[in-house]
Amino acid sequence: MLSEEKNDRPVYPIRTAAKLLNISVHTLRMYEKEDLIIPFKKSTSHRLYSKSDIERINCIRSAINDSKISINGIKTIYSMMPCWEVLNCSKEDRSKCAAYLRHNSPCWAIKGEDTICASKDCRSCTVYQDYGECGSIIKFIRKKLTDL
Amino acid sequence: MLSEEKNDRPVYPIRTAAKLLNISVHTLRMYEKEDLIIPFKKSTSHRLYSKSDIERINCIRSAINDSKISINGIKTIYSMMPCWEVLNCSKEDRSKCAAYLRHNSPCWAIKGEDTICASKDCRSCTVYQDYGECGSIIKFIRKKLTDL
DNA sequence: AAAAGTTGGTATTTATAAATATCAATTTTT
DNA sequence: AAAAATTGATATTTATAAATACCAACTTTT
Repeated sequence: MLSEEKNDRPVYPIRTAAKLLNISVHTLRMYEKEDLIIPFKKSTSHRLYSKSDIERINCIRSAINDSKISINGIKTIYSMMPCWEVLNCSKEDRSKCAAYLRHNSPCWAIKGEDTICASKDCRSCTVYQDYGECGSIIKFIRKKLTDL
Repeated sequence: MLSEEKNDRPVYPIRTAAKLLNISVHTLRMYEKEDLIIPFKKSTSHRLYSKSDIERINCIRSAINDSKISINGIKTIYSMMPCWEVLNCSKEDRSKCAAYLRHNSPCWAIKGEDTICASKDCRSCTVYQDYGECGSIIKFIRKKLTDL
């Protein structure tokens, strides 16, 4: 609990995060613009990154550099995550939700306006937090279908 | 029925297929080497393509050129197809099957040796035939989880 | 209030995925 | 048996995704 909290605490300013990841500041902003990550934002518009953020971005880097999956490929894979199952959306909610029928962007990029997600902070949502790792999404689907 | 049979009939030699798709012969071979497609092979090693093959390859081209998903991205998305659900594999079969735990290649590229797939011709398998289209996989998963 | 860092933007560079060209050997067709 | 097409393989080119560099305006820190 406590240690997880620590991992989620936004502590690194963008320059420090970039150094930890061995990439440029601009690349971090690009990932954000592409909806791969949601850094914490202070009262002003300055970004802060947590240990979990760094891990997540390392996964993204590995997908790009080792697995040779393009950014749009990663977005499409993210878009396959059945968020509605995790959040137990009602059939009504689903029918209203743009994220339910999407197939290009992660749910946090296109969440429906009338759904239970609308007012949520996606950064602290389990769908965003626990399924950023490459491979965790298919694991979720496999388990869900097997336990069926 | 009859018309579907016609669409599946391997009739175009590689040069004709390439012309229909407006790509080079070598690109077609590359897609095959990357396990995106399984063309029909005559007694010798010559390839033949069907109308369905052409459609499938058009989908792949659209994913690459329009959606900007890399070939490895497409392979990863194919690998997320729950083939074991379509084929109703037993728990025993699943536990033996490399395709069940994969996350890089489509099932037809790594089917398990001891499974019901082992001796099958993947080209004529519903998993290969019906889920080559971009977006059909997430549709399958969504439906399966919703009907749950 | 001066120094250090961040912002968003455009323009440029780099790395490499995707596609093409070329080849001799083999197969098919006529 | 000659002509046309396909095979696999390597080497090369092209297109573009991903990353970098640079900028003036703004924010934070000391």
